[in-house]
Amino acid sequence: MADQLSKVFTALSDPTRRDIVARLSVADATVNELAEPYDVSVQAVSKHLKVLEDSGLVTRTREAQRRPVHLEDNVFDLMTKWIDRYRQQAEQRYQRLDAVLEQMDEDEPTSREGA
Amino acid sequence: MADQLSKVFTALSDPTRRDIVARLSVADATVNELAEPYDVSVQAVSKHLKVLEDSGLVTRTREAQRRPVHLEDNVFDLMTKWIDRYRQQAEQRYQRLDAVLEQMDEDEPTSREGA
DNA sequence: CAGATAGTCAACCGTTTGGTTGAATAAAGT
DNA sequence: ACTTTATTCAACCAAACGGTTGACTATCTG
Repeated sequence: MADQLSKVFTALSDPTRRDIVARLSVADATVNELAEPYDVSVQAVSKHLKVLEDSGLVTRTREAQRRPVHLEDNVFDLMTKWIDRYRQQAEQRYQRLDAVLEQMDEDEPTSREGA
Repeated sequence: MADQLSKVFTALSDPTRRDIVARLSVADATVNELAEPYDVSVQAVSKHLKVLEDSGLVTRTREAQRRPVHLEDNVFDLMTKWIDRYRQQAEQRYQRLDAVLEQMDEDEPTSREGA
């Protein structure tokens, strides 16, 4: 339903899911391995992984009964592109504003203001 | 309640809020101005802005009856730092894996395998 | 003072979310 | 064949979300 960018941001809005991503950046892992440190059921973690999978952040393959989860680091680009775009735009705006203020100082210094 | 990183990702998980951020990257704006293009009530937009404000992405000042909304571009760093950290870790892992596979090729080329 | 303008607060509502437990499925091991 | 291991599906629940409408507050203007 929602666009991928929304899904990725939603996926990372949960601390448990961010921690899962952090751990997957070190090594692939199974659902049970991932669930172990948390104080929630394996089913809950399975749901978290579904959210991460739907967002494209992780993929799951089959390996006997196990289903190793793998981090797809390329999806990060989607976010950084969006972020950088508007950060740059905002930064440029402030630079222009600074330039305007400097220009005003040069044109009309307070020390020479008529009074 | 939640940490700032969670709040920022939550804030950007909504398309309307992302669009608001995009527009604020061009210029500051009031609540009514921001609400105009959307097909929802001003109150709904006011709520969106509260979410953005709680996340630290925007600030509001007072100017007569108006309450101009301003984008705080520095909060983007929080996200990019998090993202880059795990992206780099993941990339490094794949590079190591590639190195291991190359090494295996050198040590034991398939063409020389005993059969 | 009486509007008009700009914005928030409060109560409500349907849907989504993150969790639970219990049953089902899939593949291995014995 | 039966059991264990790994994982998902289904139904349920309380809390949060995104929206609504109506009332309230604050500021400027006639």
